[in-house]
Amino acid sequence: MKQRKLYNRINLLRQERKLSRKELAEKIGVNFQTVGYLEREEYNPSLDLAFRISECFGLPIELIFSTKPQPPLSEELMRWRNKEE
Amino acid sequence: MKQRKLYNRINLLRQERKLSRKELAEKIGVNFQTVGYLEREEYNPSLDLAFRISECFGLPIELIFSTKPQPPLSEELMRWRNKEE
DNA sequence: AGAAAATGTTATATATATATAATATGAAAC
DNA sequence: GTTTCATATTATATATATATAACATTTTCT
Repeated sequence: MKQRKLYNRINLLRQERKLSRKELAEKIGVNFQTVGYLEREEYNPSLDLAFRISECFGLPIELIFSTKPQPPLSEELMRWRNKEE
Repeated sequence: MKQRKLYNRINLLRQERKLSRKELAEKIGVNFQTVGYLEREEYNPSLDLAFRISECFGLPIELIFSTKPQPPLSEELMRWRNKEE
């Protein structure tokens, strides 16, 4: 199966939480270079790794990863605020 | 990284929708034997494949896959019904 | 009963993710 | 200025997911 390229917000979320790649890597149990590969979207994580990242940030997988390029979180927030008028 | 074993409801969801493995396999673009491996939980899907399955069933990844053994869907339903008393 | 379809299972080859090492660059600290 | 830390990047080895084939077993249909 040809894997589609997936997009993610790992870099953004990591910075929000003021973590270095090394620190994040330790929390999710991978090599710190692997975090680099993921942030640069050079390859996709396994589902297990996606779950670890999701657990680490306390956010659902769909908020972190997506099949389409991700809009800025601020935009997404505004969409929700407008929804409940 | 040692991958954790993940659990899923693919078999249940596929049967609800009355699909054969072959039919489901075609919809998500993998070999039909791969569906077998996934249903038997012999290995985890890639994140991309998890997204395809999620899209195919119209359900979030977290409802289909989990890091802990999955309770019957009926139980999960009752938990939600009780929540809104 | 027999044919056809679905499933279970094993084996092997290929594709992709992950670990590790090595090196380069840039920023911050002092 | 040089030391330290974070990041970027490349290369290679290993682990894991996926494709494919082959065959056995079960279920369904007639």
